Amino acid sequence: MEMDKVYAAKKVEEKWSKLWIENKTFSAKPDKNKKPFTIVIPPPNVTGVLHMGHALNNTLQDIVLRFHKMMGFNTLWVPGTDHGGIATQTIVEKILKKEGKTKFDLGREKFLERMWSWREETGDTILEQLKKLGCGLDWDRTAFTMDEERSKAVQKAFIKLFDKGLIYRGKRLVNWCPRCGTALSDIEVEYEAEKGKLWHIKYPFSDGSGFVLVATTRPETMLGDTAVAVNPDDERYSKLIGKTIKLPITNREIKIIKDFVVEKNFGTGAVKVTPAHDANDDAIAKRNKLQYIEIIDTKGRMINVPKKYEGLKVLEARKAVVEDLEALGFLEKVEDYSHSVGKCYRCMTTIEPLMSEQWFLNVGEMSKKAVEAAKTEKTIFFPPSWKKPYVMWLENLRDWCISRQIWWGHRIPVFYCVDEKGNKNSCPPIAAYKKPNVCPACGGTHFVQDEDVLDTWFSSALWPISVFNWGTDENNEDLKYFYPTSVLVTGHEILYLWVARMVQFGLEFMGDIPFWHIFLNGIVRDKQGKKMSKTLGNVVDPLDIIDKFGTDALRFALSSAASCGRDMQVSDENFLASRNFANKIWNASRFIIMNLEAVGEIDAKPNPQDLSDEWILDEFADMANKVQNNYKNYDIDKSSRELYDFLWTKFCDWYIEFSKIRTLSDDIAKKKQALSILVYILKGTLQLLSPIMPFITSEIWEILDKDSKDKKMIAQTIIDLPTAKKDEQSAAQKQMKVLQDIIVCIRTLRSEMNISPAVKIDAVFNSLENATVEDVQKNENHIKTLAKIGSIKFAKNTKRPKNSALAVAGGFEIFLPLEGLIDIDKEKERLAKEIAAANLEIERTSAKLNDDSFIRRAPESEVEKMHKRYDDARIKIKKINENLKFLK
RNA sequence: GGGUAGUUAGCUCAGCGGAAGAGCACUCGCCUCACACGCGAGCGGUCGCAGGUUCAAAUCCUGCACUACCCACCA
Repeated sequence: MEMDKVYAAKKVEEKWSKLWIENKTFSAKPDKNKKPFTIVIPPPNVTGVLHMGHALNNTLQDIVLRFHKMMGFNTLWVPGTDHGGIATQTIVEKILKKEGKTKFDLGREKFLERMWSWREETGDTILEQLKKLGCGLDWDRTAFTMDEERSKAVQKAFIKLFDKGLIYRGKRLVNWCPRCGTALSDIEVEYEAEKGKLWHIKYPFSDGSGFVLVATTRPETMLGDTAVAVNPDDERYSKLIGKTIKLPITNREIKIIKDFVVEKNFGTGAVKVTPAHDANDDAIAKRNKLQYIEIIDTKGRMINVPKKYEGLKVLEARKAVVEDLEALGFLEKVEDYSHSVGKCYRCMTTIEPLMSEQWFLNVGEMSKKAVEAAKTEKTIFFPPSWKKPYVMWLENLRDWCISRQIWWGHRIPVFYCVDEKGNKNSCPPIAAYKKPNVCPACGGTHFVQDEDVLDTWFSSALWPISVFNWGTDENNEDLKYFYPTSVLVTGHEILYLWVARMVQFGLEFMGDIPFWHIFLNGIVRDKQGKKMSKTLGNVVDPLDIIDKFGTDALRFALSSAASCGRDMQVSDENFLASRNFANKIWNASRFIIMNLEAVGEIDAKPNPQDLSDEWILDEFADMANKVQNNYKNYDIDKSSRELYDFLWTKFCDWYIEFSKIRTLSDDIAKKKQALSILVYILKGTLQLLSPIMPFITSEIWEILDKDSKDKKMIAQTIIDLPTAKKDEQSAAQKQMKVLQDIIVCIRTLRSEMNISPAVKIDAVFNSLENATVEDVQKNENHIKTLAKIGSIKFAKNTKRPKNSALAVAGGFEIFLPLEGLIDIDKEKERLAKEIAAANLEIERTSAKLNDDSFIRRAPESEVEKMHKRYDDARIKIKKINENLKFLK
């Protein structure tokens, strides 16, 4: 088998992503003999395209899934997309705008047709991209929040909640986006710091006895004021409570009232109250039974105000009101003021709080149950630090405004009884799947459906049950087997918007949590640590990265940077390093496979005969242990690093190099013996690595397995590896350390003396500790090969070779006779530096050893270690000094 | 205002009670028969600041500073 010298990612990736789909490698059915491991994908917006956030999130899910598959679980990962409510409708509205049309020009029906055709056109792009990423999704189960099955679930959930009395309709103060023309829930409002002004306005008393000063950031709302509130304990104002004020401009009369939320120290201590357009004032108004005057409509224009302001936009009205107040002498002063302003999370338009008739969901009981599930660790957070804010949010939850005045979404399944002309009768509304035939209240037969659609997050909240067809059959096998799902992998930015609601609905409708674990991944940032955004132009397209570096490189770079729950920065350098790692794996495998072909069949079981064999098997088991535990704890970054370090440093740099003594020898038996271990370690490492880098590992595995009778894709194999922790004190570990120490010391010396690797030099090893001689002598060849030594003479109290360089390592003084090769002065200099370093060590260790309390209170092993360090340094200095004397 | 996380080599980040680590960058030497997407060797850090606990602190505790994110009824 001829392998490319450089790993050709594209070729391999195309082959495997196709194979996994054609062979349905990742499809799953309930199987009572196996434990399920289930993930449902956070459904991306149908019209979306893959960005780095998706790449990270889905890579992590794929890793977790593939790992559990290889641990023997019956794994299922359900794909799907979300219709995306306002976000998607906004995109199509923008397209219409370019054509010079609005949705109203088309009308609801035609507009929805347009929406669906847009969906057909662009939908599922992202799913195709996930295939490219290598995601092991069960494609036959692909769901969409607005397909028939999911829509049934939404209707069913609504009707159940409605019949339970938890859904109600009412006119309340809501967050209104004038651009989107819809109400929003509390969490759909994003607050942004904005530089504004604080206007101080004089509110004169009706009796002409003076005025009270109020401060506001929104002077135009004074047209809707129905009170001025002060703190009950504010002595400045206590006499004024109950007094009447004559509002400037409108001359309407309002009262001064008291309310505890007013802070004495803020502003002037007197607050103008506009109940119909401010959440805070709404609360004050309810407590004090104030009148509501609506002065802003759903388009953000002034209504119910003096003629000259009517129809003005809010900001225009603000300007006009301020000018008039100033002209009338009511404006005391204007200050610059920085405060936060609510914005629509979809279009960033300033939110207008206003009174509106909406549907609300009473979430009191549901959130209590969700809090309980979190507090009792029924669902566990990874990382755990998210639990606290999550619980706090749930505990302070207000009823959820679930109706939206847009067209793209699930229409609210509520029907109103109407007369023949279409006027609503006073009969109670009916929640039903279909238009009712007869009104149970009045026997009427005419109905109209509610015009609104549901918040897109309402259907998202049902996702873990709707993908398993809860909507049509609550008792189906899939739902029973795969629910609760094993883990939800998502970003913390939708913890409240989505995760909390899935938990609430899961508990409500299934009586059980929707997932055991919540694994929250961080945000991918650019090189400067900035969030990636189109406006900043710093977006890195994962598909470009795949093109340039390969999918496995992308996946590895993301997973090694993805410390659980923390944000990460990525740049080309990360991807380059990962691509290089892929190539390293490829070439290590190529070396093994090339040699394998020369020897034919080998033993599948490793049979260690060499110190390096024992050592690498030790290290391998230790690595396998750590990697598997890290996968289980969602510490994907740790698994990545562990694998990288093992494969590159331990396996390639040390073990393969050592193994060449056998693999490159003519002794077939020796070759086979070495190869059996090389193949064993390689295969195990590939298995552990394959969740992260599925393409390259699949390809190499297939080549390694090509003569096997029982051929399987690596993704279908079970990981069954030894997982012993390594013992640093074991003979193999200790001896290996000595060998490495000696080799590195000689290499360093050569490098510093500038001796070309082509020059073989001889060495004399003079033992300082008898114990190690035999072990080292046994591994003489290892030293010779890796340190490029010609011959080694082991001696005791030997005659010092003339003019040799000296290294003290592993219990030896090592003489390298370098007559004519080295600069004596340079060697003297080098030795002087070594002495200086050793002296520092002596200083540090002796300070410890002279410390009485250290000797008395530190554990014996520590004291021993310190003694050893001290002794080693002493010997080193002694030996170097001796050698210095002999250097001419 | 409250909460959470972070502050370690030029950059990105590990380490979280017993001698400061990795990758990238940089310097030097190597096209050594798996790999120049490579090999070998180096340079580089009083681990944000100030206290405390401990024989021992980057690591635990308490303040402080700065950064990021989240939450809040900031008139």
